[in-house]
Amino acid sequence: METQVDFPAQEEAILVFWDKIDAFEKLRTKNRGKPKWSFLDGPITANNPMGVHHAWGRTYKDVYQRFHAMTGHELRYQNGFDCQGLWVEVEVEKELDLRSKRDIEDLEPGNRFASIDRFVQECKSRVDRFARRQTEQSIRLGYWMDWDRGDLDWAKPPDQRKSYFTMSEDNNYTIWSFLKKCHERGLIYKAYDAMPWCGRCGAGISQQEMNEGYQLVAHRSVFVKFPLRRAGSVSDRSTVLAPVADAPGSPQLLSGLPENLLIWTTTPWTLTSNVGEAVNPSLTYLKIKHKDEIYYLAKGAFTAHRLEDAFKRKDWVEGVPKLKSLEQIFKEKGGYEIVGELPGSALVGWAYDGPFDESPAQNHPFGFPEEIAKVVRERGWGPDQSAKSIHRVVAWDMVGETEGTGIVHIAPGCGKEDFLLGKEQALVPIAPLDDSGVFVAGFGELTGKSALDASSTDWILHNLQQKGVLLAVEKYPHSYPHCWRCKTELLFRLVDEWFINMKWRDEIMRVTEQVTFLPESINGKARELDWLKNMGDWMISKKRYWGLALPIWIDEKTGDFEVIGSRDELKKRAVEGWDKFDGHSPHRPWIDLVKIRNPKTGNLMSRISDVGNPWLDAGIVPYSTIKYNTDRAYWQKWFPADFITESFPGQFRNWFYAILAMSTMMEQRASMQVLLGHGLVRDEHGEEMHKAKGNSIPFEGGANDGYTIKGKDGKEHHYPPMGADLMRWMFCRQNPSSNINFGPHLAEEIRSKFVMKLWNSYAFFCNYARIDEFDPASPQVPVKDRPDIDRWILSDLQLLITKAHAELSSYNVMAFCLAAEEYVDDKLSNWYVRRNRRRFWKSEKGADKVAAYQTLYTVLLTLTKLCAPVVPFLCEAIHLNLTVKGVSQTGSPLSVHLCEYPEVDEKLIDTQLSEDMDALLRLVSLGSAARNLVKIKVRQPLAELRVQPGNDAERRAVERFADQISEELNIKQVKLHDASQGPLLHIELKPNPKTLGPKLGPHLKTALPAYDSEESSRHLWDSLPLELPLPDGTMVKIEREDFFVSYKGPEGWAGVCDRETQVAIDTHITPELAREGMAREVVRHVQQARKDAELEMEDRIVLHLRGDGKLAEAIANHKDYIAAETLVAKWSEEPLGDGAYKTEVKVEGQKLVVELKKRQ
RNA sequence: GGGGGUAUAGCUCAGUUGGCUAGAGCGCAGCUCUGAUAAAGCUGAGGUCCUUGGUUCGAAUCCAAGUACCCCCA
Repeated sequence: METQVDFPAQEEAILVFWDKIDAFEKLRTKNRGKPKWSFLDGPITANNPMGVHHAWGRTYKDVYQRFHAMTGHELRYQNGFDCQGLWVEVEVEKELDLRSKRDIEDLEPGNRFASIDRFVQECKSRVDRFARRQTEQSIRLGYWMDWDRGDLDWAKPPDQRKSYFTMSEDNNYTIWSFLKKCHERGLIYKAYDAMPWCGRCGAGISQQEMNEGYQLVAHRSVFVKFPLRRAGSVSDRSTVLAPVADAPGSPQLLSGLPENLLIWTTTPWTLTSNVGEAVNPSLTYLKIKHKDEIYYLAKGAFTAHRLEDAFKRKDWVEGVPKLKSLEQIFKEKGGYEIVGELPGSALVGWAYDGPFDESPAQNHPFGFPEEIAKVVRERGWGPDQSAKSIHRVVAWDMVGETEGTGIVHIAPGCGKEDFLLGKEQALVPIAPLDDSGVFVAGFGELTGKSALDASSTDWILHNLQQKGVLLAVEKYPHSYPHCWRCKTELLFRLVDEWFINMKWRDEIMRVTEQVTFLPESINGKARELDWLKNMGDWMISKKRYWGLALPIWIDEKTGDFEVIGSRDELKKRAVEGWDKFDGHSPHRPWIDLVKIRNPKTGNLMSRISDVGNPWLDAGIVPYSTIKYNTDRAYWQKWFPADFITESFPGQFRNWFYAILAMSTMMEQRASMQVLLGHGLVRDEHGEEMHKAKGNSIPFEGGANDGYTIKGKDGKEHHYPPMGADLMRWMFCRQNPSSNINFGPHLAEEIRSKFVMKLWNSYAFFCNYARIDEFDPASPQVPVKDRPDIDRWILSDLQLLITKAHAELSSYNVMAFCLAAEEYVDDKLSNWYVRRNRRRFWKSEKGADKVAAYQTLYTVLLTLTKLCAPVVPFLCEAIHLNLTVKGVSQTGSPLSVHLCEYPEVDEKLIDTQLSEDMDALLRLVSLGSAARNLVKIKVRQPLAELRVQPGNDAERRAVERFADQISEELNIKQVKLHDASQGPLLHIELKPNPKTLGPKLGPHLKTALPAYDSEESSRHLWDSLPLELPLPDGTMVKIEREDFFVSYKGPEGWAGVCDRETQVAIDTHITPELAREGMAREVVRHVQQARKDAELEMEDRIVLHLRGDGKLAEAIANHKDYIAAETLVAKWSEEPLGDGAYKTEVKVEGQKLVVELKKRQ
């Protein structure tokens, strides 16, 4: 058995083996009808190939499924793919080189319907392509699911495949039934609102989505003056003289000087759509004179050190200078004079001139553009006035003075809060942008320009400058929302979108209480509840193409709408288009052909053109995938899921939220009992993995091909593949609550610490079992008759079995992995195998040897079963060899994955034995420390070791395991030291001048009690701390910290101590011991020569050794020992001549010639 | 702006109910062992347990404030 294995190749072979024996189907058959364990797979986005980061969650899914299969449960094994949504559209747009919605709708030139149809088909086929690719990758990971395989499966429609697809008809129609339930409770509504909007995608962005895309960027922000109007009139700018005198609380007017409100904004384009100004009535405002004009602004804002903290903690955009205070700005621009103070309430009602009052948009009654004005008129949101005529100051207690000027510019068509405030204060909205973020007609030269274009801002700044209202421009860094898909900056745009009113959040919170959130340290439940408490209504519409067709049909003439709950219902209601739609999936554009009639008016109703939010797709799967609408008994059986798991960042407001909310609406129950979250996969240095950064690892690279990543030095390094098992173990041993720093060095560490230890122990077993033709089916040596060390490793194995059940059934695979590592590394490999090598080497085949084989065999076989869920390939390979190929037939199942998970045998647990063995390990460690102290190597035998035990376990260990200690440390005799005869070791004290110096000063050498003899130093040590009088009468306190302590054995002994335990070794080397040491060295050289001669382990040899003096004596004295160790069949006094292996080495400085050949 | 979390060796992290000289792995240095041999073991150096204050016989641990970083929300 080789210790070098190509694990990835071995894994590939195992995959073939599984196929050959139909392992997965055998497992399903075996468990059919057993207690069910219901796992619900959160759908993976089928839009790109998997990376190693997907392997974390998918490993968990496989591990817990395999564990529950081995403990006798029936499972569904259904994988899911997330298919619909903007993320797919964006990739398809890239593939087809489409830049905008216009391009999409002109894909088939001049034919919008055919264009949308083709685009949607492209999206579907992209999903199919990557679903298939991810399926192959998952199989390579060892993930056992009921996969679609081969062209036959993939040619089926999504509804008939084995994996579920959120684009399936069933999934979409089940969402319809959810939306219908919402509608029946009156929760579906359409609203105009200023929504975050991506101009590139031409779509609104929901609250959840907006959270994904915040980035720190610098915008040009402006301070602009808004001249106050003369009383009651809408005046020409040149004639402005004074504020409105008749406004309530109006201040005394200064004569003659022009007066201005000073406002600040980071989005200059919104100034075009300004309608009002807001002040906080309870703040104090300053009246400032600057260059013969008057400015109003909040007192606090005037001196505020804006973003000073952010600047200090470098939460800043590079190249952006520190911000100036307003006071500083005024100073730099020519000085100022504070001429008055007034309360904010005094400003309310004042009228002003806006900077773009000349535009048609500002002068249109009820706001702008016409379709908005119409809605405003119909719903009574505002008066029959233009924005320009309304311009006035309103009160708003949200206005602060830590940023800006304390006077907030309000554009109800360009911001969420603005819109709400506008409605409250009857300010008519102006909506300046079309769905690409371009100014519509009515904005003069800006019409046709994009709001995001720097040139638009240039034009606006230039225009403000010319109008003389621009006080200052600065670069302003802030966290600003960007499109989560295409990274374009978002705008706020007044649009109508569809929402689910979430006023039933309390119901969801009650349902959430039923769920166990893991890992505990993340406080998942609290996070989820926090989101549920604070979330807004759920925006479910998106003005796009590829997605759920929202089942909302609207009567455009009256605004009446209906929500259709199923395909059948639609079929019954359809009055037009059904025949054309029939046979298509419920997607655009075909579903749009179906019309129904408004029962109230008789008008035709059309489906709104919007598609749905993709979290609806993923949120319904606890219903759609287990046949809620088609086979309720099946659903009853599998609902709710026992377990779900996903990466937690983001999911509290996405998938976790969607399944909780939708399940609450459907059944007032949680769709899962336990939810396990895990962190993110980072690179080795903790940085996020990005293709562009060159630090990401493709799945195939990690599994099979090897991969290249950029190191800290900026250079590319190539690394060998890890294989699936190693990756799986790395993920499983990781604490799920923190991110994993994943990469080659971690892989290497885990490989040598666990995978190779297990493999080498197994290889060791195989090599000897083969030579000895060990038969696992031979009669068992009763465990009680086996040596302590066998019973110990079996006892600890039981503890590991207990741990495995406890941890895996509570979804804590990390704890199991760490325990298994400790068992395999410290106990099995570094102690049991190492200590027992001789039992396997020795030539006679007594009961002791059989016991050793049987013990190691049991341990290895049990370990393969215990670890099989985590590292399925490695365990399969070992199991296969242990049960079938290598040794003999044992009646085990063909695959380790068809075995029962090991059950603990309480009879084998011996806790005192474990304690004693732990003590033994400690004592051996101290013994070698003592050797190390005097630099006598282990090869040199010594006469005696004495131990003064620190506890009962150590005492027992010495009594019980003296032979082990003796052998391990190569010391002839091990004895207990009786502490009542005085301590084994002498204490040796040295003063610490660093602490004693300051205390004793010049008396350092004279003031201390004696500590030169063994007794005196012991006495001093025991009396510390003590008060010591100095010659001048002052008292000083001497403590143990004032001395350096070392321990010394009696003359000719070397000792060390640890806590209460002391050991000492006799360092005297007699000539006889020296010869024995030399003999041992000779053995080592002969072994090396055997290996260099490429002999087999069991080959017997003819040996000739030649050396002088003491070396010759040593060889002669220990001839039998050397012969036994190196399998000498025949000694040769003469050189062996041609055909022998010859080498010359040095032993203790003396020349030794070694010649050997295989005995024929 | 609000809420939650974290801070321990060069790096990644343990540290139970407050209790003896604060630990592990990696890395580094030295030594060793070796028919499991591209494996393995031992030893060592390395610590202001973030800071300050409090509770206590005793604080890495509990409390308060501060600082820094992370996460969630606005």
